[in-house]
Amino acid sequence: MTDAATVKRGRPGYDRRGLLDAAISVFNESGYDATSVAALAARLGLSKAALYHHFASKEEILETAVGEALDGLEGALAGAGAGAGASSSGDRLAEVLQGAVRVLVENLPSVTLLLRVRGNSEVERRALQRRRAFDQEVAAIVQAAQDEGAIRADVDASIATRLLFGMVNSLVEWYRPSGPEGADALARDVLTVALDGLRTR
Amino acid sequence: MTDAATVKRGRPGYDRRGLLDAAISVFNESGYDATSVAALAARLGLSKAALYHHFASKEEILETAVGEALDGLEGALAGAGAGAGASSSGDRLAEVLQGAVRVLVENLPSVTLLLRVRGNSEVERRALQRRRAFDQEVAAIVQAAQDEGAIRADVDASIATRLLFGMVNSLVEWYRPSGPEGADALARDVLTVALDGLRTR
DNA sequence: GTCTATACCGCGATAGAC
DNA sequence: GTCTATCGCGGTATAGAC
Repeated sequence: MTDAATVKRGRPGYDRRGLLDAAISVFNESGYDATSVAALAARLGLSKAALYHHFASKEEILETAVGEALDGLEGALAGAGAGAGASSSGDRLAEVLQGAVRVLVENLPSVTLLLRVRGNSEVERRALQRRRAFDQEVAAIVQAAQDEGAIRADVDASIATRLLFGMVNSLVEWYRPSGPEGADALARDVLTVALDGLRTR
Repeated sequence: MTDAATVKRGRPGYDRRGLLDAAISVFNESGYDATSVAALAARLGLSKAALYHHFASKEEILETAVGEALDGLEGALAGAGAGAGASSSGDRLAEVLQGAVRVLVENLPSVTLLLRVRGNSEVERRALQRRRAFDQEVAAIVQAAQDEGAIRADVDASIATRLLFGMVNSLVEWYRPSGPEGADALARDVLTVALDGLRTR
């Protein structure tokens, strides 16, 4: 109900957005399960009750965060190949990889949280299901790229997809936007290693 | 104190080894933090008190498990290039990657647990430190392989190392020894993608 | 070596004042 | 919108019988 002009009205303090970002950070530092609501509130400088004023439950925070991350990844998939008309599957795959790296860098906290979800609750299982659907769509693109001859056929398409996204997803373990490597250079490195390999020729 | 001949003496029930393996499985299913000792005991079919007869604490179970995993990985690193005399760094890197895949497949449960540790306790922080030391040794090999000209130099050595092990480590998220792909074929696929890339030429 | 029973604590969540 | 106080539960770990 609040539009973009209605910001920071009333007393200082967290709004839902700021609270969410802060909570995601804390969850990523210590793990969602290991972070108690009391510890979260203490880190945010308010009481548990104040937190519960903004979110109905600890799990609602998780659900909101991983939902954002999934929206971003699915958007990258939908956007790949949409601009250049009828592009090849090989080109689409490169665009998906590049888009995934971009989304991951731009939404590093929420994607990190998403990738650590293991299915311990209904909310987590729904998130895993969306991830699986995403993976399957990418695997179909890899398969099509193999059929085109753009991608080597001596590695199974679903294994290749998993190795590719294993590499991409591992970025959350170490990449920090504040570091020396920008998002573009990072995406270039990932595409280079994934598509051309590390070996010299 | 018990030698290899002293097995299954006394009444049936778990020994430390069987208990450890079972506990690692449960931790991997639901997450270490989210797994209560009561749930663990129930899954194992004994009481909490009986569990505490074998291990002093929940954390001692974790410490034992991740210690095994680290021993394996460090062994693979020490073994790479040790057999064939003075091998090149490029060959050593391939051996390390292959050895890491082998250790990961052979000790999938404990390595999975290790890779999910986030540093929430002294035990976890020590494990992370050993992982970092391992990574640094591998990065040195990658750097040496670059200096030799065996590995492309237009990707930073530490970034290349992280991408490589991001791919290798992601195996724990999906690889199951019972599946169609054997460990050798898996190692070949990883080396193929990492060193030669997915693109056809 | 396993059991039942329990100590003690911190968990997620809520009530109600301000 | 934030607070203090509290509820009921389940957490890790222990005591002591068998």
